[in-house]
Amino acid sequence: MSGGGKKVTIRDVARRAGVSPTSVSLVLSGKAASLPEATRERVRRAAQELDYRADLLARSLVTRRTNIIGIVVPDLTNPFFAEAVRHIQPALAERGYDVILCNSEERAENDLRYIRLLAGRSVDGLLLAPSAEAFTEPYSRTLRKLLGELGIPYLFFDRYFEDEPWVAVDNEGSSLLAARYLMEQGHEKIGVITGPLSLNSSRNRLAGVRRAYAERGLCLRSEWVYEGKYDIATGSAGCAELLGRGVSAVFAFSDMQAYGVYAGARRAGRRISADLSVMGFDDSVFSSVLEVPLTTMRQPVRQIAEEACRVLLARVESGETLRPQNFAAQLVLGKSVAALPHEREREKSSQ
Amino acid sequence: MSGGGKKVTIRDVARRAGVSPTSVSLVLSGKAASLPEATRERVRRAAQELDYRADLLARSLVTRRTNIIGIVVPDLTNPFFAEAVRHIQPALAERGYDVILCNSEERAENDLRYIRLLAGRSVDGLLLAPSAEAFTEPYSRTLRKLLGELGIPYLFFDRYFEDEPWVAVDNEGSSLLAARYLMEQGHEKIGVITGPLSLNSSRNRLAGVRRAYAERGLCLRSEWVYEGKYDIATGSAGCAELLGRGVSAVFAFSDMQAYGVYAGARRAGRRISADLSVMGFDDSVFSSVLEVPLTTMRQPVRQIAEEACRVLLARVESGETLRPQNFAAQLVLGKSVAALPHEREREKSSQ
DNA sequence: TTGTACGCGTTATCAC
DNA sequence: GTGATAACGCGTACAA
Repeated sequence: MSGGGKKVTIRDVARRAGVSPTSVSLVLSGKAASLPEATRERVRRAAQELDYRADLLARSLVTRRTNIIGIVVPDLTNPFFAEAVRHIQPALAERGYDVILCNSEERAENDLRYIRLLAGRSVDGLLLAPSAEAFTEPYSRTLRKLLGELGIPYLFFDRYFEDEPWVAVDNEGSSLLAARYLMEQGHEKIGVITGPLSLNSSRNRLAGVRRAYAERGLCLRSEWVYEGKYDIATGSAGCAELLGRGVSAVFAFSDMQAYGVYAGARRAGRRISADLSVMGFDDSVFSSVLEVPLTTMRQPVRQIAEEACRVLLARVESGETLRPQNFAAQLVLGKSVAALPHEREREKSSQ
Repeated sequence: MSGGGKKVTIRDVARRAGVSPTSVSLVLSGKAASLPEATRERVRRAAQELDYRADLLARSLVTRRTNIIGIVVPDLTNPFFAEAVRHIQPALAERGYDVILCNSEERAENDLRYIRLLAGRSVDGLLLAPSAEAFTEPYSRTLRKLLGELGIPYLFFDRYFEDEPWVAVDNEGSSLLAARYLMEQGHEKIGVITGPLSLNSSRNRLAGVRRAYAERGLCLRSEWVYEGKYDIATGSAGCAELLGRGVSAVFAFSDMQAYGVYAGARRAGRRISADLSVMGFDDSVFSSVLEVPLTTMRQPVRQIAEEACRVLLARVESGETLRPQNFAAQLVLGKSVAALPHEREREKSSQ
């Protein structure tokens, strides 16, 4: 009936089935290879009838495994992380793991606090996308020291230290593609709104842009680079700044920032595409509903999420460190990037 | 050093401090009122030096409390829920609770599965926003039966059964305000894109619209009501349908749907505001970056989240059922609602 | 203040 | 080989 019926223990089942608790344990965990089928069946029936469910706490206390993975993300309201968590959670559930989710709100103190807290809960593994702040001193050192001491398998995703295990998109390659595309459309003055440069996701994306410039024998001017924060606000701010520096296109390192660029451009009386081309990064769902759909680099969030789970669980379950696969982002054409006039003419005349 | 140093038990501390494990337990949990300060200090120092941390599993096993709250949301990529979780998590953390988060992906089977799973983990409480499907038979009955049997304190938020404890925005009142506003702008043919009508959030919002009509002696025609799903896709679909029925405005019951309306209107060659007024519900961050900022009803997500935590924890910790406070949404003026011409004239002539 | 039993599965040991 | 018995993990509650 109701009221959380008294818990059924393994001994109740044993009594009912007329065997010892030990046998019940073995049968129910599938390790009773040696027991006669008759016994196993009796145990299973008894367990079924009593609606027995093992107390996970008790089990964990002895096995020292909780089947819980702790996740720390910097900002749940960023669609990229929401989407990532959305894929990670079922991927882990499928393999018998639950998720304790923590949102650091981009504060390194929270990263540390939550990691300690998760460790206190004896999670089996950690999936980390720390705050940008956590990649600066002294947090960075503290974080790595802490992880070393805890002895809990961990994996960074999206944001990472080069020398620690991680899974993320191929940042440099992806932004190289993006920048090349902009240049193919005739843009040679491309403003860049980066994320925090403490993140090598940002640094690597920036490197990709530089490479694209280099390929054409050009150089990215430093006044065309604006360091933002992967959010809408810095997108707007960056846009305002870059517009004054004569860029014909803006490459925002996240779609959130690109949305900010839209707002900033409007405020400045510039039309997206016609007056200012915009490239994003992520392909969040909202990009397609904008009046001028955003041209952006789609991150294969689901693959990244699933790969992260795979790699982390390999470490958790067998201690092996898989070399994670690399993921390329894919160019999604919206209408926010226009070909520059003279480029169109060049194309025409070369036909 | 590194490598997850061997765990320090309460007995280690006791040995070090030269007292009994029991005393250590008492001191560290602050219940050692009677012990001499000297002893307490010794214990604390010993604990500090050994870096003792109680094993939460062992503690939970005996106290039967885990200090974990399970949350089930239907769609993490919906900004409303992402935002809600973002506020809930720290509110609970502040009071010593962690969160296991589950995302049902709008599938009732997952709701049930996750609730069982959370119960298996002996969570102290459940915060539920079930899938729309879960409010239909046979899921609905199963869900309530399950909750009754588990005996775990629970609280519904945003989506709820009238006769169960819940916290949510004042749906009817809020949509009444929204509809009134539209009518004040001269709209008397208002298309409505609802969420699933199995949710009384949707039904109540619809009731609010009907009341607004009634206040003017009018009646909401049934062909102006389109039942959607709180997502972008049904927003577009609903828009397409409603446009053919001569509405001058569309009231979408979520901003996501409103975004879909923007896309649908564009596809149909209608301009937002000029050709079609749009009202949303939620005030998601993206609404302000749209080329035509969305006029929408802002849900006080943070208050709702914090109130939900407060009410649930009251049930968890002292078994009392607080009567939750009511939350009104607030009209946020964008530019997506235009005054109808004849209305403007009326205003002019009445001056 | 402290000894001791307890919570509940699991694992190692031991007898049939 | 088949199954029972006992100890264990670790913090807490209650009696002493």
